[in-house]
This record gives sequence, C-alpha cells and structure tokens, in this order.
Amino acid sequence: MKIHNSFVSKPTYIKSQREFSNILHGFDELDMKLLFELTKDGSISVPTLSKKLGINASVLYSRIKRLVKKKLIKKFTVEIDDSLLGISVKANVGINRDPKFKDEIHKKFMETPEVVSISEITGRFDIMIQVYAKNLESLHSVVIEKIGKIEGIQNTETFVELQKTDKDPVYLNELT
Amino acid sequence: MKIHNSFVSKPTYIKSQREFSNILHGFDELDMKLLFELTKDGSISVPTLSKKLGINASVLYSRIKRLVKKKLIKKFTVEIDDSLLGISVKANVGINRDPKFKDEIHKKFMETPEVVSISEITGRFDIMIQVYAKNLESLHSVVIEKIGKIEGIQNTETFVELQKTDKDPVYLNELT
DNA sequence: CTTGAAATGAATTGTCC
DNA sequence: GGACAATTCATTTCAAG
Repeated sequence: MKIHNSFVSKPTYIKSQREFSNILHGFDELDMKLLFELTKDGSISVPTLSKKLGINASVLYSRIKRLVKKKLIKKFTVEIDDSLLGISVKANVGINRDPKFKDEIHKKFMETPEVVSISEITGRFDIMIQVYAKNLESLHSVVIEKIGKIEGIQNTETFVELQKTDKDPVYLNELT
Repeated sequence: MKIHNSFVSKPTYIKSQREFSNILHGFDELDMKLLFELTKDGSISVPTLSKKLGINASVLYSRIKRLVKKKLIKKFTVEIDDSLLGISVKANVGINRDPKFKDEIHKKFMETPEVVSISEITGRFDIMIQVYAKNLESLHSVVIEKIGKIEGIQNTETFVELQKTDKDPVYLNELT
C-alpha cells in the first residue's frame, strides 16, 4: 500500500523524523542496513549478508532487487584510487562568467578532461568546478591556459585540496 | 620486475604519456578497460565481461584480483540516490579559522552529521566543507547555529549547489 | 604465460508455509 | 517474511598449447 507524503502527519509511535521519512518513501530500517552494508562492500554475497544480519536470504534478494528497481541504489560500482593512476592534485575552482555564455562554457568544461564536475552555485561565484591533474604545474596550465581563456569567463579562483576527509555515508546519520 | 619511476625515461615505442605511466605502475590497457567496465557496472559477472571484452575468463579473474590486491580498486560499492533519502540541499561552505583551533574544529565537523567531507585548501579559505541537508532552512540552521558557533571559526561563506554535472571517470581521459 | 574445459561449490529462483 | 528444493551460474583447478 502506497501512502502519499503530503497527506500524512507523523504518528506518535514513529520515533525519529528519519524513520518517518523512510516509511513515507517506503523504505525501512532493513533497507538502510542493506545500503550501509552494500556501501561498505558491494561484492558481498547475499547468503553471507543473510548470516551477518540474521535475515533470510530470500528476503534480502527481494529487498535489494527493490532498492535497485526503485533507484535508491543507482548502480553497483567500484571505488578507484586516483593517486595510483597519477592524479596527485585535486582542486576546486570558483568561477564568474558572463551569463550570455553559460551553455557554451558548460560545453567547453565537458570537453576538458581535467574537469571532473561542474556545479552551478549561489554566492560569490557562479560556478564551482572540480579539477584533477597530475601535478601542480599541469593544474596551473589547465586553469590559466584552458579555462581562463574560455570566452565569457571573467574570473577564476583556485582552491587546491591539501587534505581531504570523507565521512560516513549520509543515510547513517540523523539529519535535523 | 619492478622499475622505479624516476630512473626511467619514456621509450619511443610507447605512444602516450598515460600508457607509459600505466606501465610504470604495472597496469595496462586491459586493466583500464576493466576499471571502466566495473565502474559502469560493479555487479557484472566475470563470464559476462569475458564475452563482452572477448577475453578469457580466467585472465579476467586474475586481473581483477590483482587490481583489488594492488588497491587500484579500493572497494566494490553502491551508488545511492541521496535525494530519495530526503537530501535535497547540498552546499559547499568556505571557512576561515584560527589555526590554534585546527584539530578541535576538525573534530567538531566529524561530529556534525550534515558535514560529509572536510578539505584543507589553499587560497581565500582555510577549509572547504560539504554539507548535506533536508532543505534550505535546515542548511541555514546548520551553518549558522552549529558551524558558525564553533570556537575558532572566524568566517563562513556558503555556496548552495543549484545543479551539478558529474563527468566520466578520470582513467578514461588523457590528462596533460 | 595463456586457453579452454571439466568439476566443484556457491548463488539465485520459485514454491510453499 | 521464512524455509527448502531445484536450478543456474560463478569460480577454481588442471591439463595442454
């Protein structure tokens, strides 16, 4: 049975807001546990998971299938160590641009291999991009030669990442 | 046989700089193809991959094992759709801090569930953090109430992500 | 070192409770 | 949601090129 979000108020027997929204989306604590385990190890076998969680394997098969079907799991993938592939410098670059060239600039970024993500943002900059490079020298040349010379780009400001700490996945947390 | 980087110059029969560094690290084009396929679909079976690439399954078994052993593949995992878990606002926050409180601030960030990554950077800010929140109101309250009030934080500047484009993985690209 | 096939063992599906 | 049986598939091993 499917219940639509906006017509339901939170019943008292549901403890946390998170549990509530999970139920509204049709996902429960077991789904969250699965996401947690699969994020840690996406190659774990269902029978192994079954033992670990103390839940029948058939249930896990159908749950995981459901998580994939409902697109909560976008895909199974691998996490790769960039540094072993020669990427030793990562930077964010804040950019201001002439709005007239928005699409053309986006296209240029898509064509620049060193640019790995492009975000439209609010605030001091219009765009923030992520740039991966082999070393500082090549980062510099990418920003100055390739990016700085794109028509419509008015200003760039580079933030080189010295050290990054990634945290546990969000769905483990209680967001306020 | 292992050859150390700095003592070897690029022989002429090796076409690209990328191919060269892969060889130095002991990884070749087949390894790159595997990384590409596994990034696209980490749950593909080896026999299926074998047909797709036209390469004997035994070879792929040993190659993948090697990629994992050498830590080029850090782990198998799943990609999750945050928005379906109620995360509808993502922001980067640039921060200036009193260096005396560096460690204490880092610890506070680690304790704040909305903070998903922490980067030490060069430039206008000392730190850039990524914040996930349910909505703009909760983002605002996290930045003002939780982060702004941490001792030693002098200044914050929030960049709300309006739209983000992620690109293809780096190891497909030719970096200069 | 690479291939292919055969034997093993494990994962997956379906059915019934 | 759980248990089990029937089936399919992945993985390892080994023998030969």
